Amino acid sequence: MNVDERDRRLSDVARAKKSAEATGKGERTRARILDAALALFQEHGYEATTMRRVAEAAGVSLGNAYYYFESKEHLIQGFYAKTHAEHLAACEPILARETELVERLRGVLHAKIDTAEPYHRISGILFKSAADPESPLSPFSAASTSVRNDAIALMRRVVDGSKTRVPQDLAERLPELLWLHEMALILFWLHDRSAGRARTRRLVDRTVELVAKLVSVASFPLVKPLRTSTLELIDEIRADVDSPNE
Amino acid sequence: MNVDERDRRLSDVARAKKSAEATGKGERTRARILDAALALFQEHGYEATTMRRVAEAAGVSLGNAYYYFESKEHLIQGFYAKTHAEHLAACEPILARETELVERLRGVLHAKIDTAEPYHRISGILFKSAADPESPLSPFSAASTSVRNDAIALMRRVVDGSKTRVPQDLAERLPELLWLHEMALILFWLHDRSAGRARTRRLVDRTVELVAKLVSVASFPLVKPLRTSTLELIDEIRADVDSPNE
DNA sequence: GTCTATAACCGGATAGAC
DNA sequence: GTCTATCCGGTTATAGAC
Repeated sequence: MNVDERDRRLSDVARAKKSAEATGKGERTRARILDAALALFQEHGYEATTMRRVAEAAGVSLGNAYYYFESKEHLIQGFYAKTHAEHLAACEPILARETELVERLRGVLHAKIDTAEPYHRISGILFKSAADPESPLSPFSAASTSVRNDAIALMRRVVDGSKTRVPQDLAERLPELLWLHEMALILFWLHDRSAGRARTRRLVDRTVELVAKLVSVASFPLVKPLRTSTLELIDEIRADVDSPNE
Repeated sequence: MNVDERDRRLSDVARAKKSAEATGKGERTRARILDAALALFQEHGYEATTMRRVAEAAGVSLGNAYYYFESKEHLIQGFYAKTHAEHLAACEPILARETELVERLRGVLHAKIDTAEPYHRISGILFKSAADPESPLSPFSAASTSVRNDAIALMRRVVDGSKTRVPQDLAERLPELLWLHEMALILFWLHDRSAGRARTRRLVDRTVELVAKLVSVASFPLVKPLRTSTLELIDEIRADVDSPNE
């Protein structure tokens, strides 16, 4: 498979969004397979769902399923788009209502927990590849750039739309930091078996508070050197994500 | 397979350490399989190494390999023990020599990068399961408790053996924090393709410096509330790791 | 009861005909 | 774009040897 073809098949958020109303024949078949897969994953889990079963449920042959999706893992890509879209929708009223940074961030993160709940079971698989630099599914990989940027863009809205005063140099990097914070929370959430994900929610509240305090402390002239080195650190990490081969 | 049997096979660091000088017949066979596997993983990568090939290289049948190792993944457990032992050995002179917290930490982390280098390629697999709560291979899982505790114990030596003054309540939790810091660095290292892992080394230097500054800032009475909530946060996370089912 | 081997099974992935 | 037939490799069942 060449690169163009792979690009066409992967990670196209816009395409995934309108899968329901797709018109072309191929598009429809593709959507049928994806929907069948997501439903089966949710019901029986990822491992227990076989490609043969997915194909059967979608009313296509096994080989045909592989014509549309490079591998079983690639079926998962559909999730990124789906869950992010749902999260985004849930965030709109919060972002419209709240004006303080803390409350905006808190609301957005709790909304994440709410909307991700139905996918808790299979999300482990999603992040399984987080550490694998080879995997196109890793949230840190080049293949996931668009999804990652969408998530960071949401955090930028959280910051930019708030009335809370944030030093400019920090405000620029804050969205990326908050995205990292969100990734860490998701990792915690994956392991969280408490009722209603109470533990993750508590952790969200505490860390959000901490973020707020750190942001306000960062304005003190006394901690200028600390702040500077922190910001340089972020630039370092960003450089790595953007061009991992140097 | 019952639980006892699984325990016998898994995660026994002491057993793995003396595999070289094992006496029993079974032990020797076990060691032969593990050594063959690790060598093949290093040479050809994890995916490309088949269980059939491992068995062949070890001079046993396929079924026999499965008698000793529950699954292909479980062969990886050998790594945790092996790499930690090597890291520990490399740390001894550093811990004997350095007295400042910063230098001790810096040395220990650079030693990690040095000793882990031969395993860079296959380490992705190791951490692939980090996010999977089901996987016994996850460094956060109950099955990895002993390995995790070994790593935290090393960080405790870093802290306790230093002359740097650290407030007591912080000193207690610092080892766990430093272990988390190490995990994050390893995640970065996995994606690092720079020559000599220069980027990870730079990141180590910068973050270590940051840690030092944060520790010293933490002593100021002005940031007492910030420190308190941070420490409570750590207790929260610790509770989750220790008893994930409540 | 400890160890070893052979023969299957199952499911992800691919080749190639239509 | 869709199918059938097949490969390949992780895993398991099971029978026997020490």
